[in-house]
Amino acid sequence: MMEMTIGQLASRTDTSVETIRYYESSGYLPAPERRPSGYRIYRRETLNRIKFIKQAKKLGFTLNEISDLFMLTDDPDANCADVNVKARLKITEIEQKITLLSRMKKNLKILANICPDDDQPLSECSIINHLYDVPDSQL
Amino acid sequence: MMEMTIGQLASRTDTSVETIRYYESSGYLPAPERRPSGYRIYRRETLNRIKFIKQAKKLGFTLNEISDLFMLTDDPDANCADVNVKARLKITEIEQKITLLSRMKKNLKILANICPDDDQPLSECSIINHLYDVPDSQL
DNA sequence: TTTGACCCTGTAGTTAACTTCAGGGTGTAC
DNA sequence: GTACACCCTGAAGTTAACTACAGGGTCAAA
Repeated sequence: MMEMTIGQLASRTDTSVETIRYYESSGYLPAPERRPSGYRIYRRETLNRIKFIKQAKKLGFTLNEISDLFMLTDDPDANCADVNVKARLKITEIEQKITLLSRMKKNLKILANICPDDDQPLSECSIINHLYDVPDSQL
Repeated sequence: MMEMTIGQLASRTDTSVETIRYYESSGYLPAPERRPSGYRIYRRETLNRIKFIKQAKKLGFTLNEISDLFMLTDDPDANCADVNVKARLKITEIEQKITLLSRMKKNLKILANICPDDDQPLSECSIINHLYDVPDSQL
């Protein structure tokens, strides 16, 4: 399938037609080509882009931040030094997220291990506060 | 500092007094003790909890999801088997987030390495599409 | 050639997560 | 004892990110 209608794109990315039009009108997706009838035509490129947006949103990035990521490659006036700096900043940010997620995972594992897989009431587990052991460092 | 007013708690967690009251009224924080005057009194426990909420939000969890995490340890009627199952589900979810973040990081590193730290215009870098190389797997 | 699924624009409504405001009480430093 | 920073409640307003119309055009199959 080389070209897609907005409905096909929506079902293949598990979004809605309205959301795709919203992304376009808000500048998060480029305006696509149109058929003579006015119907939008999309290619695989846009499909990948929407999948990326969905994933990044689940990782806590806002649409504006995601758009900044796209601008790294989209803007023909950008220069390489600029892209280099922004990419490295984003890498640092991602590393901090990974650190926090790893810590949450570690704490949840402690919780799951302490709390045996039986019908014992939680009050006898003495695990309160294991979950949110947060050092003073902030993200 | 053993006990804190809401203002002290707000500045130590880098949130606003209004946000803390909002969390309480929406059930994301337990109702604290009060002084005879009606002033709220908080202890370190709440400070940690708010820091955890802030971090988890940056990682893409909603307040409702965060609340589910707290309920793992808060609910005295929960049983261990239940906590065990929920904790393991959350661990899987976190592992998926880490995988996606690692992939984004990898792609950004490719971008930063291909794009040298000089004034070359981006159009000569031929890096378009490196960033959003998204396999078919969904989160 | 008509029918039903799909597309268009524009506008209004919704939800989560705050933020601001109005109107008033508290606490402590001078 | 009075300023002034801080606290209280309740309600209304805001922002991001959708979501749902209304009113109308398109397209492919029967």
